Amino acid sequence: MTTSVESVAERAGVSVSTVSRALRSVPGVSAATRKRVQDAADELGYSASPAASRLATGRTMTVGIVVPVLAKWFFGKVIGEATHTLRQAGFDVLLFELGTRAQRERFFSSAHLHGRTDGVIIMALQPSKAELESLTAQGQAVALLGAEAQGFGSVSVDNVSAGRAAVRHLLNLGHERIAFIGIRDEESSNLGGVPPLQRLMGYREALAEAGVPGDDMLEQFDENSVDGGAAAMSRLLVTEQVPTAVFVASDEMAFGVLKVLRKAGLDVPRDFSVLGFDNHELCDVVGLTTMDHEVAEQGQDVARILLDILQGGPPANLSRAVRLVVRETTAPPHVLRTTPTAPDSPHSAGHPGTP
Amino acid sequence: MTTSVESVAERAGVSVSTVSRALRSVPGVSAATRKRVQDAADELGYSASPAASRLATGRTMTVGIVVPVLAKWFFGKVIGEATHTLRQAGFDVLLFELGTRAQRERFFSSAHLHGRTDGVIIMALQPSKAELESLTAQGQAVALLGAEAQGFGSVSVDNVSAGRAAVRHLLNLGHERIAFIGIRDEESSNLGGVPPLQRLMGYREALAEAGVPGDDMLEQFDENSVDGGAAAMSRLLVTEQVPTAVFVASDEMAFGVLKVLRKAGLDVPRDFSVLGFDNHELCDVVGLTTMDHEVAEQGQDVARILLDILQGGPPANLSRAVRLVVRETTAPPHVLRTTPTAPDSPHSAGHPGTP
DNA sequence: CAACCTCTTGCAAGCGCTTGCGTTAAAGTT
DNA sequence: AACTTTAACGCAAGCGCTTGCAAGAGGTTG
Repeated sequence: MTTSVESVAERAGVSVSTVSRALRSVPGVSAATRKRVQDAADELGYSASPAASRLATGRTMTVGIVVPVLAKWFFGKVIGEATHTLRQAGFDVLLFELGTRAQRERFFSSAHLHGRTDGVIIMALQPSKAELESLTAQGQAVALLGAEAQGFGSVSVDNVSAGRAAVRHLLNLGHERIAFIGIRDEESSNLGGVPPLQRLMGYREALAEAGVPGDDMLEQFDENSVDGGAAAMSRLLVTEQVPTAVFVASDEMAFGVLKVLRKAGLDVPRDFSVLGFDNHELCDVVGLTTMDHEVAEQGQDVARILLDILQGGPPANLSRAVRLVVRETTAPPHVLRTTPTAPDSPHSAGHPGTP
Repeated sequence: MTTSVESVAERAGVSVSTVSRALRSVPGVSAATRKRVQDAADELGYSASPAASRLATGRTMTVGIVVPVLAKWFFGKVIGEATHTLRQAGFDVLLFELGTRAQRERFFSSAHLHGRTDGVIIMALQPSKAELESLTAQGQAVALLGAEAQGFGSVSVDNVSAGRAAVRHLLNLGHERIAFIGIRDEESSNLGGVPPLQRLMGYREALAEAGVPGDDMLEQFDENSVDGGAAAMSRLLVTEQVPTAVFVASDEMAFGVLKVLRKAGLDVPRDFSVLGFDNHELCDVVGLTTMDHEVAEQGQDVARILLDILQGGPPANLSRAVRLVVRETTAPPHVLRTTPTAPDSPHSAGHPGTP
């Protein structure tokens, strides 16, 4: 496989420069010669050395995708869609998983991308001003997913109103004691803007608008996983006044919530309503009502935005719609409304389903 | 960021060759000079151009990972583990998703990897002899996951005995009419060896050993997804004699099975037992009994095996253990055994839970 | 003290492609 | 028919690193 331009040139009876131009559809080669070169290349099974052309052109035709974690449906989905779009445009994709704080720091301080990628897609980790500068200093075009930054391409959703909409649905169903389970914002101190935090804002706004008093105990945070959701729900179960519904900032956590409720013997949605976020592939299996935010489309969007920037276009900022997907984990609160006939036992509202 | 070796050389007062050697810890440089060069490089924020060093050395320090699909828990998990191991060894990872037959053909016929990666990990698609040769012709080291091939590194599990073990568990519980739901082997005609097919073999062997007659209607195949599993289960529900248990070749499909059963009003595991395969992250949420096969470890294994090969070692072949994880979707068949007191209505065994 | 090592460093020739510029031939103008 | 345009192609200088080889500097040894 040591076929170089020269062998092709020789075989086609032209110079190496003509081969280079012919194979890359650069103007300045007659149709006849081009075909001759193309044929010669095919016969030799030639394909240009990427290292050499990168060195000569400075372009890598590669983009990096950076995610906090791979083994989650959301990221798998988004990466899949993005890579598909990128590959169609002729780009390869280099993958970076920044799971820990240490990995993240090393990545952003090391100029590792320099000369490896032309651009990079940063998913779901809110890069700081300094981190973004580090990227542009490395000559990277950058597009953000689930974050926004002045002068950078991005695609995201309006999490505040999405959160408000979600909670309004629960309010409309008649719930009054509504909890929130969110994603603990690990170590990041970037104020204003973490999506999960924005969802919390929406939650608070909706409650305030409805005149429902807030309660710190009803806001629980944990890591974004099944176990995290389960842990948070467990904490809610031991509050003085157990809520009748919860808005969970991610479906995975909501799955954990359902698990705990099931183990606690509570019936969903009779005793307790659960509303998730993401429209995870498996929502349908457990019947989870959730907020869909066009995950697949976001993946394509962010890839296209980056491609535009790489072609010299301005950095676009897209916002995707969020909509409620009703399934079977939400319903009007049971104890307060639908048992007016039975004599009310005191505090029964607090422990709706306990036998 | 146009700092080249030369600027570092100048600043450190040495030649470029010394810089090159010093920065890569190549012997032949005194400790003092090495430090001086290192400092100069740090001050300049220098990092070598990968394109140039690839061109000069021929090594890319990059490996490719090829998967049929990204948006599945299994692949996300395995890729995550593998990339982690690879990155620690200083390798970047290039991602390739070969979802369609067309993509696959293009990939294996185009020598696209040549000069881009030093080696490649092929996951879960059984590469043909020709496809493997195409890779080695491109100078790639290759390691397989979920497949085996003479002369290539690989990690897999004994799917035949795993399948047999799974079915034996159902037999031991007292089931006699046990179905199998497998992954449809799309278009691949590689005989001997697709893991899902091997699981079918195990299923048949277990039945045969137990003297239970086989039944073609009890073997259903569909695409590896929730919907695929649901469709297959739906087909089982309309057979003349509905089984009392099913062994499903993937957890995702099993989720679909559970969904259908739930919608059909059947109680799991009272009316129907379900046994999956993978130990998917979300098994715990729905209580799915399944076969665990150390997915995370497989990811690390395959990466390590590839790294060994890249260092000149022989291609290793690992096999991971499979074990039963009992949760709540398996139990002794209900209708046949546990209701001896009630008068048997004819054929009740066929439609265990129908109201 | 001369011959001989060993260690450190520099020189320069690549690695395989791209591209500005010059050259030549063909085509178009007056 | 002489001259200007235009298109097609080749030359050669990089792109930024690596590495075999030669050279110089001390240090040993006989």
